[in-house]
Amino acid sequence: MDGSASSPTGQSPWMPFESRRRARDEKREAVLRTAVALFLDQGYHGTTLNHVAERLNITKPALYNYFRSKDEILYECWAIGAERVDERIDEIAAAGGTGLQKLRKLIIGYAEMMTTDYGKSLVRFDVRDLTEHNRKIVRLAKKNIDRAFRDYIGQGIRDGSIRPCDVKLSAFAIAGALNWIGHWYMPNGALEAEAIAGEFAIRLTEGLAVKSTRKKAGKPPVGKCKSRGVSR
Amino acid sequence: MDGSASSPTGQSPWMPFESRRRARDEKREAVLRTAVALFLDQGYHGTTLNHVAERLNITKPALYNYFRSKDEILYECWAIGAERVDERIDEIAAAGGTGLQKLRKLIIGYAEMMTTDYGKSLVRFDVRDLTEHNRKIVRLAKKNIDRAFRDYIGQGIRDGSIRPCDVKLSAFAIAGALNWIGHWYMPNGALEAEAIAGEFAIRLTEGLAVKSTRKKAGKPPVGKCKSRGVSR
DNA sequence: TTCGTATATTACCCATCGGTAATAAAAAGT
DNA sequence: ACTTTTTATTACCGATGGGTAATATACGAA
Repeated sequence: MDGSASSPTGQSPWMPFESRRRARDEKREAVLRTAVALFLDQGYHGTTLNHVAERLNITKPALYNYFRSKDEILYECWAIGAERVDERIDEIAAAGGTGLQKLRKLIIGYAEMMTTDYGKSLVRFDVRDLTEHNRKIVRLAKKNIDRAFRDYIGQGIRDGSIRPCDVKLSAFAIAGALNWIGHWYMPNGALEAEAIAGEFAIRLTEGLAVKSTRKKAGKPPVGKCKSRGVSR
Repeated sequence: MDGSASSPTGQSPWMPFESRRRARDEKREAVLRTAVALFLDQGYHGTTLNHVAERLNITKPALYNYFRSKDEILYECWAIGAERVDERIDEIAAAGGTGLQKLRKLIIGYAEMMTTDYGKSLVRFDVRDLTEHNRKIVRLAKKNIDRAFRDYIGQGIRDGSIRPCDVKLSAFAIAGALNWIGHWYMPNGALEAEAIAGEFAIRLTEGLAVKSTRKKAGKPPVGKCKSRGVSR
C-alpha cells in the first residue's frame, strides 16, 4: 500500500535492511511467487530453500514462519493454479451454451492458464514430491478438470454441436495439447498468450465440430483470431 | 539365448547367487531397462542407485562397471528412445507420400513410442538432471523431432493435402497431445497402444486435412482403425 | 519502560545418497 | 597351475540440503 518500494514486477516485500512491515499474507504470497518461479526455472529438486530465501532477502529458517515444509510450498503453488482453473470452469458452466461453445471457452481459459507460472505448476510439478495426503487432493482436482473436458465433449455430441467421437481419447488429446503449452511457452516470446489460446480453440475443435464456424466460402478456412503473424 | 532364466519380461541377468555369466552388453541393457522403469515409476530423484542395483540382485558399486554416473544412466535411457524415434522418422521420410500421409505416419509411430518406457523417458525426464553436454544433445534431438512435424505440415500445405494453418502452433498442438500420452498411458489399461495411435492420427488431422479420408456418406465419420472399442 | 508476540538470525543436526577405495572372487588367457 | 583381467563386494567418504534449537530484534499494547 505504501510506496516505499515501487519496483515493477513481483518484488520482495523484505527490503534489504529497512521497513519490512507488510501483512503476513502478502509475505506468504511473495514466498509462493518466488518459489514457483524458481521451481519452474531450476526444477523442484534443483531449487533449495536457501535459493528461495536468498531471493527474498531473508534466510531459510524465516520461511518456516509461513510454511511447514518444502513440499507444502510446492503444494500451495499447485493449489493456487488449481483454484484458478476451477473458477474458470465454474464460470463456463454457469454461462451455458452448447457443448462446443463451452469446450472452446474451456480451451481458451485453460490455454491462458498454461502461460502463467501457477498454471504451469499444474502440469510440470511432480505429484510424487507431495505428501500422500496432498497427492490425493491433487489427483482428485486433476480428475475434475479432465471431467470438465469430457462433460463438454459428451454434451456437445448430445446437443449436436460436436461430431460423435471417442470422448475419452478426444479429451486426452485436447488436454495434452494444452498441457504441453506449459512446457514450451515463454513470456515475451514470439507468441502472445491470447493468440495461442484462440488458435488452439479453433485448431483443436475443427476436427470435432459438426460444422466449421468459418463460412465455407471462397478460400480455405483459417483461424479468425486477432494478431496471428506466424508461419507464412 | 540359453534358457537358464526364462522369466517373461525384462529380468535381471544376475541370478541371486549363481551363474552370472552374461555378455557385458546384455547387462548394460538390463541396467537401463530396470533404471528407466524405476525412474518412470518413482521419479529420477525418488530412485536411488541402490534401488536399481537391488532389483538387479547386485550392489550399487557394481553399476559403476557399466556407467560412470547416475545421470549417464538417465541420458542413455533417453538416447535409446530418441534413437528409435529417429529411425521411424527416417523410414517415413524414405517412404514418400503427401505431407498429410507422412504426418499421419509420424503421429502413429510417435504415439506408439509414447506407450513404451523408453518413449516416455523422452518427455518425462527432466533435461536439467543431465550434464550440460548431454543436455545440448537432447535439446538438439528434440528440435529435430519438432522439425519433422513442422516439415510434414508445411509440405502438406504446399502439396494441398493439409489446409493452410499456423505451422508452428499446429505442430506444437499435435506434439503436445502425443507427448501427453507418455504421462497417462498405462500398459494393460483399457486402451491398446495401436488403438490410441490410430485414433489420434484421425482425430488430430481431421481438423487439418482439406478433405476427410472418411467417405461423407450416411453415418457420421468415425475412426477407421482396427479394434476401437472405447466410449459408446 | 516493560511485557508479549511475531518474526528474523546464527549455528547446528543429521539422514540421504552419489560416488570411491580397497579388496575379494571369478573368468579368461597362457 | 599361474597370472591377468574383469567384475563383484564391503566399508567408507563427503557434500548437500531439509529441518530444528536457541536466541536476538522489532512491533504493538499497556
